Amino acid sequence: MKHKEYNPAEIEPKWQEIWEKKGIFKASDDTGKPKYYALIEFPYPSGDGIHVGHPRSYTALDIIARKRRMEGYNVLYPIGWDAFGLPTENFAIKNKIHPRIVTAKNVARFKSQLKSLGFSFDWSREVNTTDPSYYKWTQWIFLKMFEKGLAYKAEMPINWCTSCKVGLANEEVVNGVCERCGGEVIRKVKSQWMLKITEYAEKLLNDLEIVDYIEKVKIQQKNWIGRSEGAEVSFEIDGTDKKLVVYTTRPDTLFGATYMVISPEHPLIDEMKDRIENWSDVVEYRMLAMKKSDFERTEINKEKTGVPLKGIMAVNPVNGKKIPVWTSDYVLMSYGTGAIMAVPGHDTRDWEFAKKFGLDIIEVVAGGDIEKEAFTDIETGVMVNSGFLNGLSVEEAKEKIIQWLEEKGLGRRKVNYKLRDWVFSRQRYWGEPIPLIHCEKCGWVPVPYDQLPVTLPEVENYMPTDTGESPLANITEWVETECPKCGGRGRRETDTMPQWAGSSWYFLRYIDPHNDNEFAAIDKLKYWLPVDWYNGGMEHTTLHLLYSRFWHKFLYDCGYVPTPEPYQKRTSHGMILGENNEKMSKSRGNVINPDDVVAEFGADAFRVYEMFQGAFDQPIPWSQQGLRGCRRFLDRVWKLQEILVPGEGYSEKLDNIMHKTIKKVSEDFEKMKFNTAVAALMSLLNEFYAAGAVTRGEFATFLVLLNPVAPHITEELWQICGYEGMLHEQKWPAWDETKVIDDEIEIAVQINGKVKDVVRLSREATKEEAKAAVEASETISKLLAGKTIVKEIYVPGRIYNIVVR
RNA sequence: GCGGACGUGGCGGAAUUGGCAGACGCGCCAGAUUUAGGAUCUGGUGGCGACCCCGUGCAGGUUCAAGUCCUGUCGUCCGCACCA
Repeated sequence: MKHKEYNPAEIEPKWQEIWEKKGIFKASDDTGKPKYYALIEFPYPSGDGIHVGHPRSYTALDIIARKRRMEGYNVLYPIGWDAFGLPTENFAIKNKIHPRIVTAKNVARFKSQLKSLGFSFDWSREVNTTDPSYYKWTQWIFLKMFEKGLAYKAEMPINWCTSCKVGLANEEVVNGVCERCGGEVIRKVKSQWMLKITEYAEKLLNDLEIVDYIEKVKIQQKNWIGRSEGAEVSFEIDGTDKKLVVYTTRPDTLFGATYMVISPEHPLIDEMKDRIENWSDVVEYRMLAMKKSDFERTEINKEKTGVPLKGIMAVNPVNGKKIPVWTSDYVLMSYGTGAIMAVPGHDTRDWEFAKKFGLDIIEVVAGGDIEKEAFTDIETGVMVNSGFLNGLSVEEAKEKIIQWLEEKGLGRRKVNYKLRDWVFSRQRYWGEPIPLIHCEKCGWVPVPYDQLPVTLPEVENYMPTDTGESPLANITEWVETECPKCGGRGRRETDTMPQWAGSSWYFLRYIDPHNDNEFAAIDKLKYWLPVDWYNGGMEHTTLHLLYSRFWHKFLYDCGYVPTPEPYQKRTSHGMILGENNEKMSKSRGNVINPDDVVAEFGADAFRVYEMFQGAFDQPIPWSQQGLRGCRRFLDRVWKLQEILVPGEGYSEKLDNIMHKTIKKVSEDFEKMKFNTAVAALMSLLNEFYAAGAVTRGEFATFLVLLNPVAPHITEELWQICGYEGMLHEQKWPAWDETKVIDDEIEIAVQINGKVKDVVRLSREATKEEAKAAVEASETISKLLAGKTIVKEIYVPGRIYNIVVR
């Protein structure tokens, strides 16, 4: 019988249309079924169209989503657009097109590209962060935070990108340059809206215990939050009533503090102006430090610099010793109290500084050689030269000194975090307007909830201003408004929100995307939350994940969402590199366009390829040959029609491998071992051809197993071969554990650990039976001639090893 | 510097609790088919002409048995980076 050729260009659009028409991937809010919420990071619709990296994540969770549906779940697998952001705005400026139009165009392109790949997204729940009906709720959440005191305005030295002319969060500065454009970043003081994420540091850290994130992600979150335990200690400034408070994780070394260092920005410098004898030196140093970019300032291996505050001495509270106070930019104003007690004997940085400037080094923990280097070991050291702490271990000394400090009122136990508050202002046009109005009488007043959203005004020019103000600042008729509280003159905030805002809660909006009265109805949230499985890139594990957890926890505390954590499970995919093993980029000329791949090989081959090529969490280089191989596999699947024979069950010969494959594929999908799952299906296919026939029952199971990876071809074959109903409605196959186990297996026979022969044995063969089988082997008996058997080891089902001398 | 991951054929990569290293795919070789190329099909494919033997970055160790465990060492990648 002659069959039609496999033609993905024909069958793929056909099935995409059928799925869409029937609405089969629409999640219902029918709470009778168990729910499953699968989530991928919604894309930023850039002008370049989708990248081959996008489908890696989307296919993976599409596999999970499709499998779950066949397992009887009500699945939510949504998609949307994280569409605010700089690249669109920059493109708009350059080409004089409104960013809204650019966005719409990019979204349309992305949408058609994603649709061509056959993902089972519920398109009816599509969201777009730039849609006023969406950002109305982004603003609403912001106002709730403002109400609770979590949003505040502060004069902050911020990271200023000299090229984008925009303030950046610490996280957007990579190696001292702008994450987006690579431009130089300097420090600039601006009044900025801040979000108090630090208030949630403890919860964000502790609740990592109750979620199922891959370990790597948890570790990165923990490091970013950076919790440390220690103490705050007050030092008196000699001859004044002023105190200098420091934070230290090593209060045990207090006797070894020989000088103090304060950050150049520390307010004490100005307070002590009259007493500082070398004021001009200090001012000069401070100016120099402020001019430095963060990059220069934090560059490692840099010679330490600093100047003493002459005339200022601090008093060590444990022994009354007077010690000098210096200022140096290795002490950061933004961490702890902006001041440290320097213990050069036991801190590497302090040691370097002391060596350079000839300051005293005292050993207070014995065990190292402080002439050569700081001794920082806290496990083995014993306290010396430390009065009442002498002889204690570091751990004991910490406890004792903290108690002593607290009793004397000189200090207290303190926990600190590296996590900083979130700079939430951007001086840009293409973002959510911050919905606040400044009134001279009333201060900052929120725009009333019933007036949300505060929409972006139409403007002629959305170029950033040279002063660094948002382009919105130039639109007088928009800026000038009434104070909602007193009716007097008010001015709108002209800063907009960062791109992270809209993505901090989008997974909630998917649950109830068309709700005009609330961001999502609580009963729906109760049904769908938490997200069961969230997959995304490692590049978002610190920022986006932390921010969205923070927003979610805030909403939880307010009673608006039912779970303390948004995502139950988080996994990450590896990057897809260019064929030359480098990151894909236009400048490297190694970009693969998914459209070309679909046109030449089909979406199914593309999907199979991306799942098969390597381990899901590892980076993989692109390989056109590998892709060709996956297409060949599908061609061979297609041609199975030619050897299809009647029989609803499995043939005796293949029964065992059928059950094995069902088990392997089912389990591998869950573990995201897609490459070995596909390999198992390829092996099964080879078995079909080796057998020369495949029964209808075997083929049906094969198609179901392959369906989540290659949905179009399998659905088409299901139809062509006249199976009942549609493939996606079928049940996920079950395997029979007793049939997975082989009754008779091959056991390797080793001599001194080296395989010499193989014998066929029952899985449960006794040692005697095994021995008999082994002795029957000619190869073995030949090799054993003249040797003395020392020992024989038999592990049923595994190995038979003969040790000889 | 700190934290994490990794190192296996010509290539991408497989290998439950330590138990036949190299599944699956690519590439390559031979054959079939074809006017030819491509495509397809069949067989082969870690090294060595063959046996022996040697083989999971390198050097040791534990074990009847090590890619897997332990010690040391080299290299690559990722994250953080003066956080007191």
